[in-house]
Amino acid sequence: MNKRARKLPRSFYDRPTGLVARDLLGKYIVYNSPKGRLTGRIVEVEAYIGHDDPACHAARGETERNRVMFGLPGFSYIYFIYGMYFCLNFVTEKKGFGAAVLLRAAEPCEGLEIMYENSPGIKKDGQLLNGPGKFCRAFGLTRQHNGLDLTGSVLYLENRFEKTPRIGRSRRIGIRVGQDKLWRYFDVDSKVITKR
DNA sequence: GTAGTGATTTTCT
DNA sequence: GAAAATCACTACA
Repeated sequence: MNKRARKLPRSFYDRPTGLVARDLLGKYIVYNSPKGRLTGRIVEVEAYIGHDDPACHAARGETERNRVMFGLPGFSYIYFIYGMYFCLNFVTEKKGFGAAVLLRAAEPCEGLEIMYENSPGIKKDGQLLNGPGKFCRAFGLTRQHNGLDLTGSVLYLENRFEKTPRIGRSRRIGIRVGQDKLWRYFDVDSKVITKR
């Protein structure tokens, strides 16, 4: 493992959600799955910010499903969508404030064999993690992984101190409300960004 | 190459 | 009962 790699501390997540989203680009997600170690370089995220954001699950108050978004920052929020897919988020900001960053795409780094095994039909590396639903499928993440502590040893993010990528921003994808916000951030030079 | 639509189930109204 | 932070497949240009 890279000696310079450092796990992101809870203070990283305990900041304004837009800043956290932008800073996540170029960082690495690490998941020590039952089958082996999986890692990917984050290249696309979206911010979902509580009461200001009609597209955010937390906008209409706390419910059973979005409970962890209102908890401490630095936890995982995984929800089930469209009857077949899961999406992974990182909870941000203080306890009581419902906000999170959705992980949309990453470049696969370690554990490629496991990702292919989890993703029937995928043939190219660039197609493994280029979408929130596909990312969770390749990593084998399900509702069981909702509410994990990202400062623990199972699922966490790493800073490998690479050069900050060129960052682009746009409207968010796949939502029907709140489209006026430019809260999607991505690495302009990456080839695995969600298609428009 | 783009556009349209079906799959499938949880969650909230 | 309708909508949902998606994806893959089909049709057509």
